[in-house]
Amino acid sequence: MSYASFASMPCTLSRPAALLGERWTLLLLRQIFLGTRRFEDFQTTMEISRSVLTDRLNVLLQEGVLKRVPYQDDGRTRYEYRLTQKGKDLYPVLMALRTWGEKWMAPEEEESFHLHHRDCGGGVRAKVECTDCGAELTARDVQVTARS
Amino acid sequence: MSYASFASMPCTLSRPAALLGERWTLLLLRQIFLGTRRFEDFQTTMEISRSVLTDRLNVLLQEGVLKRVPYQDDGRTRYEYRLTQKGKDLYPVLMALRTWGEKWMAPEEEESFHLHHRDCGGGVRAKVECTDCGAELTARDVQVTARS
DNA sequence: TAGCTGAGTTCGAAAAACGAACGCAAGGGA
DNA sequence: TCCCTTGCGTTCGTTTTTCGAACTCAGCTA
Repeated sequence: MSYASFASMPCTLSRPAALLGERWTLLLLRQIFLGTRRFEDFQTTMEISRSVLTDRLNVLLQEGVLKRVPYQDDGRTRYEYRLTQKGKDLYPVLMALRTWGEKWMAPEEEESFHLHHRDCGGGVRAKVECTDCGAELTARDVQVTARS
Repeated sequence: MSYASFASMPCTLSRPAALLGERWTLLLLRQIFLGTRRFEDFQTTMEISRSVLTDRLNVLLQEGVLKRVPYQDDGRTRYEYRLTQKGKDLYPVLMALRTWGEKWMAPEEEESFHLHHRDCGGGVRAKVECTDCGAELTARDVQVTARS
């Protein structure tokens, strides 16, 4: 009656934080954004236990972050896991993590992959901005107002 | 020998994802960004068990996300938990979660707090952009290249 | 001296995660 | 036909985490 309550709180930050804050979920999303789609591939590349993998995939399905899409395997129909639009919209969350990781967790030039803008070849980074004036914002630029 | 290995992988996404992907950690950071600083306050407002709270705070201390800062309480010196610069730089991660939550998890106008730019009063949102041309990017605009 | 408070620590019970084995449906080869 | 393989789970006994109530401890305060 405590962790679960954050998942149903009327707060647009606590609900996503509770969902993605379950063990393995962020790492699973990373793997999905890197292109993994099938149960067996998640299991072998991540070394996650099969029962937990089943559970996490089901939660993401229920939440509408993933969907099951049929594919052909030697003539048989099987299903793979793909991002819905809701899932794809999590991209900024992953990129924010990576932007932070690049700044604070990269002892040297170690990255297992590079990201760049297809059109111009530039780098990729997450930022927070004002929807009105477009300024880049940090925590101190933002006023928090409790709601009645 | 599996979840922990992501925390030491040479990947600037998996390391932050493993760190913040532990249960309670994202919710704890949310609470910190909302202004909570003291053990007792975390414990009562979040209803987290005291032993897990101790553990999570210690991990964030070790990682340099939080620091202990002395304060006076009835003449005695106590310590509270505050964000370091590394911790403050997690703001975009939280804002990306919230931006997503606003779009996909808000049935009606329910938010427990409002955020706005101090200077102009505008809204706040996270986005991903190209460091060269400044274009806003989605997953499909970004090329992933494995490193040798 | 006794009580209170903030900040943990301890410990037995409950829940979650682990991992190896099992199930199962469909295709392929002998 | 029978058996093997594959992909995708499910089961189940063991280990790890989490829970939560009680305990500790230091330093005020009455």
